[in-house]
Amino acid sequence: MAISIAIIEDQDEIRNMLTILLNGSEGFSCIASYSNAEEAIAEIPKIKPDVVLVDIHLPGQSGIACINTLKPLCAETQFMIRTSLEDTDTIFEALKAGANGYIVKSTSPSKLLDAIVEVYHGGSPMSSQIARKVVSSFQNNESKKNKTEVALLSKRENEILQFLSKGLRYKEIADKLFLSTETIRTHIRNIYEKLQVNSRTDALNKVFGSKGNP
Amino acid sequence: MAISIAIIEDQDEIRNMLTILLNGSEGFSCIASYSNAEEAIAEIPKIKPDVVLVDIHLPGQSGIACINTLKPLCAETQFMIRTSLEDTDTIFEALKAGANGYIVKSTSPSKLLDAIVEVYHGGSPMSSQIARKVVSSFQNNESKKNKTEVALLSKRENEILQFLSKGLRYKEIADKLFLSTETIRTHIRNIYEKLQVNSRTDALNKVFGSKGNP
DNA sequence: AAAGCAATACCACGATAGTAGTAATTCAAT
DNA sequence: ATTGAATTACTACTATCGTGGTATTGCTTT
Repeated sequence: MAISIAIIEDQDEIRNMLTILLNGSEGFSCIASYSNAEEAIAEIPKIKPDVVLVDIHLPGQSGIACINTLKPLCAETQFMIRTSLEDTDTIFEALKAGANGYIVKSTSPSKLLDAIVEVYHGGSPMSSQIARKVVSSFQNNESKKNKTEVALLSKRENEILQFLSKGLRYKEIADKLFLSTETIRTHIRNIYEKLQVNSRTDALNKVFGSKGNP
Repeated sequence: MAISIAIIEDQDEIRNMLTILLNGSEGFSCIASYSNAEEAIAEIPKIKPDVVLVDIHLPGQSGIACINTLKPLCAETQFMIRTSLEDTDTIFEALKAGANGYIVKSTSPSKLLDAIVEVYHGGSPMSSQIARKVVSSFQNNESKKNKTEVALLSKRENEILQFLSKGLRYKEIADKLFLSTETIRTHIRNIYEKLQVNSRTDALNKVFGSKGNP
């Protein structure tokens, strides 16, 4: 089966060129094309193409906003951003919004087809520069276990902090660790003192980054 | 200035080959090589090479553990994993640990040099398959604002939830919103009911993902 | 017009959490 | 050998939270 593709692109010429390219290539089938995000949002959830090529700059709603809306509606569909230059921040935003990969517009037709196959098969084609941005962002999230703070705490204290983060009550923590509730109290008092806070939520926000507020 | 490189690789032959390749190529300089992680951990922080090539499978400590220790000590240094096959999970772990890119061992010398230049210049060379894993993981972190749950809550309730996540007391929230503490109480009771929880921490863990526990 | 929800507000009770002071034991470091 | 931190544990008091019941107002939706 050919890979079914939809195009969102405001410039008529380019849209037509892409359509012709795709339909003229074996294994590819362009099943729809739209000149704006609104139209695409209305139609794409019904036809669920395998891959959608999205121009990042669209007249009304941007390509990013468009993906943001569409991706939750068609989880199976792969969205590939088309961008003019290597605008890392914009591409990064698009990936956050749910895009699965991107290509620069100047990419040769054969490489474009390659990239479509790649996203279709579960890859995320991107330059190593963008990759670095993504990796860094994700490394930050992983290691936001504020090492300075955590280092202050003893083994036991860290252990208890873990349970605190799960929302357990003192009694429950005590039972898990076969300790007296009063001991847990003492540990938590010490934890709070070391972290310079005075509530569970403050402690968690201090050690693991804030949740709701970046 | 040539890019200074250190190698961590347990097989003598390969280590020597790499050293020769690097020193024989213009713009590259292999300034150190180690056959195990422990030795590398002791020395690399002192010499701070531009790039370190790390074999993922090492006799004692693994390459991943090694990067985990070293990366915080030399933030400027770029770590590049060398792996035999496209073992996505392992590579993924390595990236979490702080690696900046990877290459498969079968890569041709010229491409290896290219990749080194790429990491050195702030890229993260990786296949599109790995890129996808990284992107997905990071998309999860971004959108873990459990939309199903949040949608249940009214505007006011979400607002209050934000303050809850900051660790404010009922009284403090009330003051911020110019409402009675009792009103906050009521809202929070409703929030808890909608989320099917019965404590602040549980509510936060439900809506924003759990922090300390993946 | 009635039903329903969102938003506001109060009272009262019991549970949980946070604060303060104190102390014994153990283990590591000086 | 002594100091110091970690771990354990207790008592007592206060503050904050969680829960239940109830009520008014205003806006939608039927």
